[in-house]
Amino acid sequence: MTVRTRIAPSPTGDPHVGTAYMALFNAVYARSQGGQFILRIEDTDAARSTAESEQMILDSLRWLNIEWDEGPDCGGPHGPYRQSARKHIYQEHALKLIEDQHAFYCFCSPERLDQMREAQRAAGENPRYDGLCMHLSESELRSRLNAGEPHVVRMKVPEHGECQFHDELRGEIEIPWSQVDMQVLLKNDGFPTYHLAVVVDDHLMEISHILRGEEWINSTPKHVLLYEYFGWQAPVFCHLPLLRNPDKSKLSKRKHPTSINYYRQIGILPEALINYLGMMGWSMPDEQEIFSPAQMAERFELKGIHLGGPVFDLEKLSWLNGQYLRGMDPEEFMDRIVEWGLNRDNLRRLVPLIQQRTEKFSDLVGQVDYLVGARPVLSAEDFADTGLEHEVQVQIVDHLSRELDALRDWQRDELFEICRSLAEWHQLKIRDYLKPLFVALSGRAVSLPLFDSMVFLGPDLTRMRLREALAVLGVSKKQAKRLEKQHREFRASLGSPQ
RNA sequence: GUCCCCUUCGUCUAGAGGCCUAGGACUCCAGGUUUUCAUCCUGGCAACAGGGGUUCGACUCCCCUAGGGGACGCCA
Repeated sequence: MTVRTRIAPSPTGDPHVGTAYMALFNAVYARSQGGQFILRIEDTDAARSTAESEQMILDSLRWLNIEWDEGPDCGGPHGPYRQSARKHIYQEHALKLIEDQHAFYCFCSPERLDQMREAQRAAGENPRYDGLCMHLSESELRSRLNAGEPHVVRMKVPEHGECQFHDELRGEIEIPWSQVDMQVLLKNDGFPTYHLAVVVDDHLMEISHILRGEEWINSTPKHVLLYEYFGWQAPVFCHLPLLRNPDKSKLSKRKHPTSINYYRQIGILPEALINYLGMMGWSMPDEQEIFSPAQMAERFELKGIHLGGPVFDLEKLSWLNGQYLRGMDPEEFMDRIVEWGLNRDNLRRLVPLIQQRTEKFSDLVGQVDYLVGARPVLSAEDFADTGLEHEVQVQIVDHLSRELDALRDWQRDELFEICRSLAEWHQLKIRDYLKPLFVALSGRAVSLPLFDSMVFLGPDLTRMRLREALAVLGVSKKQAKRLEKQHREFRASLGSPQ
C-alpha cells in the first residue's frame, strides 16, 4: 500500500505553527515510507475563509521548506485541492446518504437548537440533536423543501452501543454513540461541514494515514460512521499530541505567539523552527537535537511519538536558532540577514513611516529599532511619564489586549477605531489614552505612529508586547477579575457582546 | 456537566521488566577561556504524580485515585 498523508489547513487567519507541526509529521511520515504528501485547502467556511490567508499558509509552508506532491498550487491527479471548488461532490455524496437513509433533512432553526442544547446542558446531559426532523412525513418534507425553507442535512447516528476504532498510537478507543451528535453534513449555504468534506476528500484522494491533532479524537466516530455508510475502507487514524502554551492549555494566540509570521519576523530561521517542531513529541534515536526533516525521515517511526502534549518553549527555540546562526559561514550569515529583514520589501513598508522624519541616515536605527528588532525590556518606571494612574494604565493595556485578541482584520483603520472607542469609554483624550500604549509597544513615550507600528509589527508581536507590558505593570488576581468584568462592560456598551 | 486522551527534572525528552546510583538538551547557578560581552569548555541544582497489584525483580505491565488536557457549533 502506498502511504499517502495530507495536511488540510483552513485559511481563516494567520498561518499557525500547529499547521506547520502537523505538516512536518505528515510530510516526514510519507517520505519515510516512500509515499506522497498532499496539501488540501479546507475553505468550507465561506464566512471566514480568505484568499490572503490561504496565500500566507502556502508561503509559510514553503518558507519552512515543506514540500507537497499534490496541492492547489501544483495540481495533481485527485484535484481540485480546494474544497470550495468541490462543492458539487459533497452535495452528491450527501444526497446519496439521504437516499440510503443514513442522513436526513433538518429544518430546525438555530434558536431552537440553542434552546434545546441549553436545556440538555442544564439537565447535565451531553448536548445533542434530539432528532425532531428525522421523523417528518414524506409529504411534509416535500412541501417544506418545495417552499424553499432553510435546511441542512444531518447524519444519523446509532442510538445504542459504542463506536470502537483503532488509533495507531493509542490503541483501541471506544466512544459511546450517545456522545456523538447527529452532525450537520451539509450547511444551509450548500457547503459541507468539515466532517463530510474530510471523509469524502480523504477517500477520493486516497489518503492512507490521517495524522492529525488529538482534538479530533472525539469526532472520529462520525468519520468512521461515514466511511461505513459510504462503504469505504477507513484510513489509519493517528492522533498526535497538541502543542501547548506554557500553562499546558492548547496553544492559542491569546497566550502565546502562534503565527509562523511571528517567528519569521523575529528572525527565527525556517530550518530552526522546523527542527524545533520536530523535537516536539519526537526525538532522534541517538538523541541528536540538530536535524533536518530529511534526516528525521530517515529515522522516523510513528511509534516513537510521545503522547504528552509538549509545551512550546521559546527559549529552547532561540537556543536552537543560535546554533544554526553560529554555524553559518559569514557570507551565508550576511545573505540571511538581508533575506530576513533588510530587504526591499521590508524597507518599502518602513520608508513611508520614516522618510519625512529623517535628516541623516544615522537617525534611522534609533527610529525603527523597536520595529525591526526587539523592544527594549520594560520596567514599571517607563510608564511613569504618562501622567495616568497605575490603575488606568493597566485598564488601557488590558482592554486593548483583549480587543486585539479577538480582532480578525488587522488593518490600520480597524485598530484606530478600536482605540478611539476605548478612549471614549475611558473618558480620555485619544492622545492621553495612547501614551501607555506607545510605551508598551516601543519602550518609549515617543515613537513612530502607533497604528502604523501595530500594522508593521503584526498581531502576534503586538499582542506579545501588550502582554509583557501588563506583566511589567503588575496585575493582581483580584484586579484581573475586575478587568475582565470592566472589559465585558465595554463590550456591552458597544452593543456587540461577545 | 457528559465523554475521550494524557502523566519521567521548571521545559523538551531518553528509557519497551534487571544495563537506572534514572541519561541528554534548554533554563538557572558556580568555575574556566575571552581586554568587556557573547560564544565555547568544565562542574552543579533538578524528575519516574500517589496508592494498590503482577513478578525473584518495576520508570517500564494491570487496576484505582489524583492532576493536566481535549471535545461537546450550520468553526475547522
